[in-house]
Amino acid sequence: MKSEPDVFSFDDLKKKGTAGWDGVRNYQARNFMREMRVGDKVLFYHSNAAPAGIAGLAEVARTAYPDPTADAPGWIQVDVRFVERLPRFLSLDELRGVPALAQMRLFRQSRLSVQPVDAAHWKAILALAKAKRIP
DNA sequence: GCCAACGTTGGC
DNA sequence: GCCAACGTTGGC
Repeated sequence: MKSEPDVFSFDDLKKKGTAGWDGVRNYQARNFMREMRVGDKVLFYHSNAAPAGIAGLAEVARTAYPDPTADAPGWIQVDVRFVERLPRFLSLDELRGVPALAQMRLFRQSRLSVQPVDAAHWKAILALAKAKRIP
């Protein structure tokens, strides 16, 4: 799930504990949120940031319910709970260079703010976060 | 701040 | 249903 850190950062989620993921106004992203279940793990991605990348882990705390910030019905949000910071920040630039992640939606649908992560990609990302960056 | 990519809107 | 215009997103 992507958020602009200037608006709502991973640190903000850490402070708040749990937050409503409001403001999604894209049908595809909305449909993915609808499928989320409590306990589903989430990669918290900082978009429109320098650098952009994955900051940490969160999880779904509440399934889809109406987004009160929407001016039309039909838009929904889920609640997301802080889980943990990754051992290190994974920049988009670094992610791009990992062959195991080449097929990630993130690169092909760069504007989609909520997207599923394949189990294999998930594993590779967590392993990467624990590993030292290869210079 | 710029610009490319892409989603949405609206005229036909 | 097509497509041009337009608005937004997101990387840099």
